[in-house]
Amino acid sequence: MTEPDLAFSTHDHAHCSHDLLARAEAVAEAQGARFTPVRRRVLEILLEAHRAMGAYEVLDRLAAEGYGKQPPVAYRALEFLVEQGLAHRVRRLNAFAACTHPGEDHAPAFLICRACGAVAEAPALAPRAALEAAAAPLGFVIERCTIEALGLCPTCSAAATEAAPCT
Amino acid sequence: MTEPDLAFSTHDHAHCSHDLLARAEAVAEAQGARFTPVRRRVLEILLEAHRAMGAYEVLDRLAAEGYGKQPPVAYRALEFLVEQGLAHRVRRLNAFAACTHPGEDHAPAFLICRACGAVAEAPALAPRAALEAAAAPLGFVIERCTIEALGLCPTCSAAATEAAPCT
DNA sequence: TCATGTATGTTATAGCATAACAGTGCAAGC
DNA sequence: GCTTGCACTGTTATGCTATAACATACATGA
Repeated sequence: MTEPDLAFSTHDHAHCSHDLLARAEAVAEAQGARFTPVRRRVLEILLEAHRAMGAYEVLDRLAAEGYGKQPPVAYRALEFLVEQGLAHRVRRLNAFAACTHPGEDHAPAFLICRACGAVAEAPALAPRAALEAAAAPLGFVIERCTIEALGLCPTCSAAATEAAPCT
Repeated sequence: MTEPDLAFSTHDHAHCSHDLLARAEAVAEAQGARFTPVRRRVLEILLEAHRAMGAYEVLDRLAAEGYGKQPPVAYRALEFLVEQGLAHRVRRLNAFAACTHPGEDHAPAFLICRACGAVAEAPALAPRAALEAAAAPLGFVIERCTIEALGLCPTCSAAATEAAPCT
C-alpha cells in the first residue's frame, strides 16, 4: 500500500472493480480456495457498492438473485472472503467491505467517515508496530488486530468547515 | 499510563476496585456528571468482574438487585460511563470493561486474550500517532479510534508453549 | 460406484442494540 | 409554596447482528 487510497478520490470505478475481481480470483486460486458463484457474487456486490455493507444487506441482494435467503449464506461467504484477505470486517459498523488492496497489507486500518459513511483503508504497518511495542512489555503476543478510526473524510470535512466557518 | 497494566498480573483486587471507584466518583463530579445509584452500581459490577462483560450480563445483575430489567437501563448506564471515560467498549467482544486508568489516556488500546478472555489496556498514544500520520496524507481527520489486539496473554501463552513445546 | 469432504441451503434461536413513550424526582425561578 | 423544566429511570416493542444444528447437493478420488 504505497499510494493514497482511492476511496476518498474519484476514480474509474468500473475498472477498479473489474481489476480487483480478477486479482481476487488469482489470489483465491493461488491459495487453493474455491471461488464459487455465491462467494464471487458477494465480492462483486461489495465491490459494486464500494462501501461497507451489513451482512443482511448483502443477503437481501443474494436472495433477490435466487441464492439462499438465510443469514448463514451471507455470513459464510463473507467469512470466506475475509479469510482470503479479499474483504474486511469493519467492526465499528458491524459491516463488511471489499478489500481494495488484495495481496498486500492484509490487516489495514480503516478510516470511517461519520458523516457520509465512506470507509477507506490506510496503511497500518506503523500503528501495528507501535501497538506491538506497547504489548511486548506486558508479555502479550498479538495475533490479529483491529485498528479503526472514526472522523471526517476530506469531502465532509470541507463541507463542515464551509457550513460553519467560524467555529 | 506509565506502568504495565495490572490485568495480566496478580494484585490486590479489592483495593484496586475501591480505589478506582473513588477515582471514578471524583472524575464524574469534576465533570458535573451525576453519579447515580444505577450508574455507580454498573461501574461496581464491571470492577468486581474485572473483565469485559456484555450489556445483558450487566443487566441481569441489575435486575437481580431490583433495578430495571430492560436493556436500555444497562445500555444507558454503560454509555454514561464510557462518555465519562470510566469504562470502555470493547468492540471485538461486543462488551464493556471498567477503565483501569480513569483520568489518564482515554483512548487506550485493548489486548484481548483469545484463550482466557482477559482484557488489558495498553498505552495507545504511539499507535494513535502512527495512525494519524497514516491518515493525514489522505486528508482524513480522526476524531476517535478503536485499537484492539487479539492474541495470547502471558499466562495462556506460557500454557500453550508447555502443552505443545515443539510446535 | 461409493466414500469423503466441501459447499449450499434451511430452520430455529441466541445475542446485541435502540426507538418511543411513561413516570419520577429534583432544582431553579416565579 | 408552586410550577415549570429537565435529567434520570423504567417500560414496551422492535430491529439488527450472528450462529448452532441439521439437511441437501455436488465434486473428487479411491
